[in-house]
Amino acid sequence: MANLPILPEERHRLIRQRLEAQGRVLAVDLARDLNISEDTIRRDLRELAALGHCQRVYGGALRLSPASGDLQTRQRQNPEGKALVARRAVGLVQPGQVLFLDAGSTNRAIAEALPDHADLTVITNAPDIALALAWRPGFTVIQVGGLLNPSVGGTLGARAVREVADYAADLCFVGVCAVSAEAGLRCFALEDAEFKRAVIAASRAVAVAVTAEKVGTAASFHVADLATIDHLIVGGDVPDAALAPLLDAGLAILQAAA
Amino acid sequence: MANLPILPEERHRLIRQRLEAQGRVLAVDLARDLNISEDTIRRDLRELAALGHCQRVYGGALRLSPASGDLQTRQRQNPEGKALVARRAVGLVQPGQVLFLDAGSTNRAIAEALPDHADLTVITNAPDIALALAWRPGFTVIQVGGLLNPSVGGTLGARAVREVADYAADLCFVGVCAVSAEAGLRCFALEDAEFKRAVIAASRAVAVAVTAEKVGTAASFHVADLATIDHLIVGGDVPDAALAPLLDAGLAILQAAA
DNA sequence: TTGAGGCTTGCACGTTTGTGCATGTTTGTC
DNA sequence: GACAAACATGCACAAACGTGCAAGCCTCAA
Repeated sequence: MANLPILPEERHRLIRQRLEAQGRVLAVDLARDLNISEDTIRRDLRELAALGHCQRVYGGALRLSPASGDLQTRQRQNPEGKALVARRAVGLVQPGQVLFLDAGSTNRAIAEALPDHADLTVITNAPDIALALAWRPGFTVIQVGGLLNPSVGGTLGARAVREVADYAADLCFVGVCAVSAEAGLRCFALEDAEFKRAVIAASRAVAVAVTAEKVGTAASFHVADLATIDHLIVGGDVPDAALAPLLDAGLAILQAAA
Repeated sequence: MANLPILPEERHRLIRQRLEAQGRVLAVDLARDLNISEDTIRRDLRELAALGHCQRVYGGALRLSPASGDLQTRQRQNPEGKALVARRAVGLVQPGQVLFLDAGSTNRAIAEALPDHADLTVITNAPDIALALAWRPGFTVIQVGGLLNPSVGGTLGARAVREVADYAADLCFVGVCAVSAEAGLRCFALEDAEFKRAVIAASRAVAVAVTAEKVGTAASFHVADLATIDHLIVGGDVPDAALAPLLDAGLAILQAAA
């Protein structure tokens, strides 16, 4: 299968795809997978870096972070943890499904972990998630319109809520700022909470993915009770003590590998 | 079976078919399969690329737009020229106005050139423009929802058109792929043209900003006549000969510094 | 019928581009 | 400080390329 000729330009696109999807590429891997010498790969990476498409590093290349304020800083916090949770979360996704992806850095990680060529339709209120998926093979992307909230990184408000009601998803991933057995799902802004409720109402199944630091904490605004959730995905580094009350509440929990 | 003559037009259609089906074509393969010299194939591919039907690459050609890389690529092309045009264009903007910014790399440059703290409301169908402005001081950003078109880099289609009709802008910047006195404003995709028309209809004034390479050229789909435009901003490097027919058409033209 | 003019095509030529290998250097790690 | 991996660079070769030119074909008018 290997020996069909691959055009240089195709190779560049493929490398950029992989960069976008995985955040990084290794020269050795690319050389092996594309059946081409490492020299050529290195030349490619140098070129792509010169064009501003990636950051060249020793051993391969990294995706450059998209510039967007607040969200960007959150994106930088604990990316490995988010990637682990994300990998566990995408296990819930079936080919051909319609998904809803709420704004947020963990959901961004989930978007990146979604498989190509799975004929997925992704509805999202987050422009960065929409952009990240738009060009990937096998994705149909629907952007929810409305007023863009800079600190949340997605559209919110009456218009966005109304638009969400027009859609119906098989599964939604709702980003939350805090989860606890006592207070349920919570977030930091009223409009954000309203929007998430609309998303939940428009979805057949509800999944929530959170990293360890959010478990057992609270925030100002109530989004939904735990009973609403079908799947809770948590980081592998959540202590059993923090998990116990959630298990007691009758929740099925998927825990990412530590 | 080979020796019946194939008309050039037939050949072009066949190449485009193959491009559509497989995403790419190799010059050698086409030459062998069509029993014709590689020279002729290369000429064909050059022609098709000039008409915007494919991207010519070393070794063959690729289908356009499977990657948003396209947008990113366009972003990298002639950024200085775009910045100059953009700086001239923002001179049209008054504090407190509601602007519409269409998707496109030149409009992205305009977004970046807009002044902070000017209490501007920007409506856009392009997630990247929305993200770029969202966190900046003095901006209210409204994202137009709908199906995200990866090659255009913005939402298009019936939903987007309907949403645009809900808004009213003081001024819109419409991105076009080609401008000429004979053919008016044109672009490469039908849905894109429809959307731009909706934007124009929802705006009190219409501005079009283009870099030099687009002046005097044509593209497949008609957007609007020149008479629709209130302001045309062009690069400083447009030759007078190319500008003359537009001036003859009675258009007021703002030319960026060379 | 004939010949001029336009168009397409294939060939020959020199040029450019992509690739792998060999070389010596830099970088990261133990 | 020692070692291997990753690297940049120069070189050679083949493939792909653009261009000019001439042959073949068609149309149209004389």
